[in-house]
Amino acid sequence: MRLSITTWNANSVRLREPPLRRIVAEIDPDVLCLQETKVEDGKFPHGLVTELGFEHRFVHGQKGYHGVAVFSKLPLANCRTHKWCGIEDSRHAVCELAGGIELHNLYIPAGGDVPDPDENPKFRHKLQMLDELSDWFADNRDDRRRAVLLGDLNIAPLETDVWSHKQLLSVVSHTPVEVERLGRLQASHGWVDAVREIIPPEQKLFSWWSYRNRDWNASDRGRRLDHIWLTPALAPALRDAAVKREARGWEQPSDHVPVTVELEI
DNA sequence: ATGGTAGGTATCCTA
Repeated sequence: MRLSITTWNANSVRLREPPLRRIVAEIDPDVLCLQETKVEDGKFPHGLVTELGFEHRFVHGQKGYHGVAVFSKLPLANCRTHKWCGIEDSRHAVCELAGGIELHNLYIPAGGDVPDPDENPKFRHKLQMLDELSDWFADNRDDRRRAVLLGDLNIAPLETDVWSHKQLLSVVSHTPVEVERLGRLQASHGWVDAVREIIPPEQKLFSWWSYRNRDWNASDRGRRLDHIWLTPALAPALRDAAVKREARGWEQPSDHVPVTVELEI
């Protein structure tokens, strides 16, 4: 069977009814994972999500900041959260999909402005969460595990994942120390970068454009911060991947656009 | 070198 999974940093789910409707109309994913829902669970817009055709869901939010959610047309099992760095942030939801596929929906800290863990606690937190995730996946490595790791990882690892490699080398999201730490996380379970399996690494590819740029499309100062990874046991199921660039120009846009993979399971 | 915009919460923090 065919299974499509989309990840999208919504930047406030309560303000994104128009783009959510368009994601369903134009992408129609079986599973839709959100980050930065920015709403506590008691105020989550469940009515809209039901109307959009997602009967099954798991939300893990908090007031004002962060928040992750999984919507699905297929049953979800064993949904749970993970706490990292000793902080009660809503940054990680885990669910099991049809056929025992494990889905990790992640929102890694942006990391503030100063790329120095000694000076900047937000950057320290970002690196620490990546390290703790790496240790967890290394300690629990299982070559039979069929899993998806996706979300806003807030790091653009490749030179072609940013509009200017040189100009972003000391900008948080593309510094060598973060790229190295993300590489460690990727190696911790042999994660395959599904999107770059389909779209060649030589090609520039972005999933985020700042709100601060006057004309996001013309200046095109983007970064690829949103990722979908597969374990080696699941990677052979990959059939397609796409980044919905035009969604950045829709009505009431998030600063991130949806990223989708198609699997044959 | 700087500031630009958006969102949430409550007058400033985060991205």
